[in-house]
Amino acid sequence: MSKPNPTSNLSLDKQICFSLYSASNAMGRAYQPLLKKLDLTYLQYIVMMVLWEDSTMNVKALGNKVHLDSGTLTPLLKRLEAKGLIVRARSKEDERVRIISLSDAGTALRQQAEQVPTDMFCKSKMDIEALNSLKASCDLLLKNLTGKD
Amino acid sequence: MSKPNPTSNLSLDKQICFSLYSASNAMGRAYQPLLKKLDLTYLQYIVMMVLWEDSTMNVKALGNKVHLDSGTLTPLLKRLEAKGLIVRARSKEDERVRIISLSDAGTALRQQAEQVPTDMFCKSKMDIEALNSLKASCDLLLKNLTGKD
DNA sequence: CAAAAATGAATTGCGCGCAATCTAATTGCT
DNA sequence: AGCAATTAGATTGCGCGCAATTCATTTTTG
Repeated sequence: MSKPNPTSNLSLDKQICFSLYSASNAMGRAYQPLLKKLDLTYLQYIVMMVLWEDSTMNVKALGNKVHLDSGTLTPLLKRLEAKGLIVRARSKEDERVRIISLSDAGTALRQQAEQVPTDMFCKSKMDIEALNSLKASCDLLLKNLTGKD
Repeated sequence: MSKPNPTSNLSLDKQICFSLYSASNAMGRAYQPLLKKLDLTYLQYIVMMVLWEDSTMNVKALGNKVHLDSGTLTPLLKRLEAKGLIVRARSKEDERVRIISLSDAGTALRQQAEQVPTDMFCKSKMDIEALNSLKASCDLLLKNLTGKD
């Protein structure tokens, strides 16, 4: 009897969370060759997408959008600034607030990024219905785990 | 016209991958208080689960199971060894191979972990059908992105 | 059988994620 | 006004992930 109890909760391939985790890692790896041309990491690309939608934003608002805090964002934003893609200004009204905005180079980069979602869609080899269903499940899980949307 | 083109591919909330990424991050955060009692990180818990199923395994085989390479696993296994949960031996037949096996403490820890999946299931507030469907989609995506299962 | 190729693991370096702590500025309270 | 509480962001420290490289040990091959 060297086999473990098959009815145990602790079976790796029964773990939804492990599938989620592995898929998320694989997704990040799949993005990398596409983003290499833009010299962006996946998270940097996410942040740039937020700014392409809304070109001026403080760190708090950005953090709410991407579900991350200043511990992650501050160094990342410094790197984006070092690349010349964004500007990190201070608010005049409230000196605590950092106002992040796109530089011209950051705005221009958007064009080069247009193809990335399409390429990733092809890589996934899944149809839109399945992907939308996956997205809805992830959004629900996120909401349930964090208590906010 | 300061609003960006609404039909653009580059809209954050349309990105399936971002939902996956955020859900995976949130999942890791949700595990943490449960795993703190066991003094394990999420990945350490995953590796221990693999070993609870199959108590002796080399690094390569372990890496295939968890979809990670030695760059991630070697330092992690050293930490598990430092905690006294595993033993990192060398194969006699092939001196290159590291044979990872559970220590008594590592084996014993399994009991304390039995409740973790149940607790996470409760935290997810989702029903089993939805979670199984999410898992199936993640497994398919992983397979399609990596070319192996 | 020696040189070359392949293999398993370790190492290096960088960028996250995230908890915890810190600093500085603003707001609330009396 | 003056002090406490709150808030925004920065900092610190640790553990991943992962590409790239290195090292040592087989295995293959000319």
